Amino acid sequence: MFRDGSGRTLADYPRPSVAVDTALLTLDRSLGLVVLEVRRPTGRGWALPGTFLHEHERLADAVNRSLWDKAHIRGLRPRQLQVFDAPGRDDRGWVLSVAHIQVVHASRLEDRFHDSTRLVPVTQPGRLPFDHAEIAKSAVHNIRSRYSDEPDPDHLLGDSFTLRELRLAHEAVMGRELQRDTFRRTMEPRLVATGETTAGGRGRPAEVFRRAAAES
Amino acid sequence: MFRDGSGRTLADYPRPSVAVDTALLTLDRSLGLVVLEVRRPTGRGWALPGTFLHEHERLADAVNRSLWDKAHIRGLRPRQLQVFDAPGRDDRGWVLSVAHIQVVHASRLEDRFHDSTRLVPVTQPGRLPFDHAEIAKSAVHNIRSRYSDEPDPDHLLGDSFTLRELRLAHEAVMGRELQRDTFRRTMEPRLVATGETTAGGRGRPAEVFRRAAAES
DNA sequence: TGAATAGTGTCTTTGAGACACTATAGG
DNA sequence: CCTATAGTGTCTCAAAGACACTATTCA
Repeated sequence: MFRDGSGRTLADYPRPSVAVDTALLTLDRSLGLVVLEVRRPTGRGWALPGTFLHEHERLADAVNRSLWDKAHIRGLRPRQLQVFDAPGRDDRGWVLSVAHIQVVHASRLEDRFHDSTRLVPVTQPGRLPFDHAEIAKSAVHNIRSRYSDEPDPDHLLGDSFTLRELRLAHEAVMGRELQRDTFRRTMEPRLVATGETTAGGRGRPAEVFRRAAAES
Repeated sequence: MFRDGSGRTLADYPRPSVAVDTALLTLDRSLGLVVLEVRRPTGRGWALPGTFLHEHERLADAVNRSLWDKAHIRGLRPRQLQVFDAPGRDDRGWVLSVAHIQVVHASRLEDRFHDSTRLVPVTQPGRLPFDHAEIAKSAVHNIRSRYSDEPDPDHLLGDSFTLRELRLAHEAVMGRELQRDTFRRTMEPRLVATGETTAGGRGRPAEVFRRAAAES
């Protein structure tokens, strides 16, 4: 057993429980930017999906495990937001929570889980336990910051899309309308034209673009 | 004892040790932007100051405790950077580390600790154990981001200062020269003039400013 | 007076915002 | 033709960068 400078082993120190909680964001066609909530296992109401960290498990793996268990979504790459450590934040004991954000395409949410999950517009937050309201707020800030830099860093759209689709996605993320012409001039240099155009819609067909390789 | 949804108590789950590690940055008159390193208690070499979280202790309090123990600095407000959770990152066992940044005025570093501490320019990083090199790099990115927004959010300077002093601080933080005139025009609206001027130096006396109340 | 530093005028460039125009489709 | 959407020209405005000028002090 390895020892620290004081000569005691790590086992001599009390250790906190560590949880992960995740704000999973997606774009709903009608609701706009939404956050996934799941039924709380104990008691009533809804909460962000979370779980306790298992032994030697990585935080990202714990997030993936909780999202798989509670909404059957997998293969994600959550990003850390911050650690919540307020004493008394969890009445079950000494629990730290590492908040995460994960953004997914709406198609990855399976319909058959709609009894135990729901999507709530970020503009109308409900009442959430623990620090979950703060986590959701932080996640919204985070995704807005990311989308002000790049066209579609979190793949809210498919592989190809028109500038109209991209702009509508940005408007949903940002929560406000964006100017059509300025948006195009900002984004077009960061996209790759496919040479294809849309057909069948109203009005002039639109060019179809892909994400630049750097964004992939 | 409270129980979770599975009916087991929290005590049934293994828990990780949680450490805090801190990149303490300051401005050295001759070295520029520097990070504080401390002698490692076990073995040789240097590391960022850190400690294990005590029972029911807040992360910020653990940071303050480690900085008081190792460099006799206190009363600080560290900010979280990120959690490091790679398996095997610490050969003493299952240890998560919550990295922090803290920026202080150089005058708060006590000279009598210079045997067990040293200040290393961020431009010439040494070899650091664990994830400490990454923490230091993240801290530099963090302070640069903060100082691109505001005059002196971390109080690297005293209560009052000239625009020259402020610019030299920014140049040290940013690691590059800044334009004198553009810098003034950017910063002056965010400062409060005291009406005083410097005396005794070479050249025309400079106006003395204070931080705006919002920054305080 | 000359060197050194403080502070400002102003020209250029750049990018966002705003408006209006042209282009191309369906009905 | 009309309507709807795509794409572009161009004017304005604000801010940063760059250069040069004036202002005030000490030696």
